Amino acid sequence: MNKNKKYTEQQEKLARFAKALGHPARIAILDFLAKRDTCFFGGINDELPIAKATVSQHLKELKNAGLIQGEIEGPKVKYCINRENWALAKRAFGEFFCNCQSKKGNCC
Amino acid sequence: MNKNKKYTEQQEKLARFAKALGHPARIAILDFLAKRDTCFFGGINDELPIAKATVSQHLKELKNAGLIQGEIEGPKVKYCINRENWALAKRAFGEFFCNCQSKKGNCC
DNA sequence: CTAATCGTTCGCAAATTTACGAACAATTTT
DNA sequence: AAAATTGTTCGTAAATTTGCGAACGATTAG
Repeated sequence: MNKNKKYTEQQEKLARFAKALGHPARIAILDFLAKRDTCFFGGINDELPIAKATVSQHLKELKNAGLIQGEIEGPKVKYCINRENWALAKRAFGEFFCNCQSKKGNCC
Repeated sequence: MNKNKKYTEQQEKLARFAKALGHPARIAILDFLAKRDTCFFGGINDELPIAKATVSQHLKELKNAGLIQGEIEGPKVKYCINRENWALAKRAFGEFFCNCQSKKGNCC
């Protein structure tokens, strides 16, 4: 093994975002939330073919990744996209995909 | 449970790409390959803090996701970005992140 | 106060992921 | 032909992920 090499912070960060996006249920949640300003848990749950306990777990992961945030409102919980981190993720993926060069120049 | 809802093909596709990007070693491999036209296994292995068996596994996953391709050349194996699928992934992420709307309009 | 609603957490099972060294096949060098 | 190089595959262990139902706490409705 080599192995004083390490991953960069940027690589770790992008991988964390990507991992959070690496399940169709979480993509579906984000697709859904991205189309509106907010949504209660129930509304999200109704969109998914999985048990509410599992939906709750996926929401927790998205929250840990910083891509969404939740707020208690009466007996319900209101979720929304975290637009600041959304922008960070968008930028990180954008830069990643634009680093691809070839003999003929940049792919972008 | 609901649950005649299903994930769309687009959601499944994006999740597959994201999952492939969901590990810093694979990001590092792609970062590295994206900067050159091709690279042998050994060159990639030298960049990573993990055993060659593990590097080989990560390369296999990236190949399965369609993001890279390998070609045997003498006793060595030459890897490169699969630029066609790279462009597809780039587009899929771009569209995903641009679907985010708010009261103030599109985030993009 | 009691019952119903809402969503999280717990506990568990099954599947997948990550990692490694050893063994291996294929090629090249000596 | 024998030895060295290259990278994959095998077998295994540990950790993580995904999924569910049941139980739970918090709030609201009756």
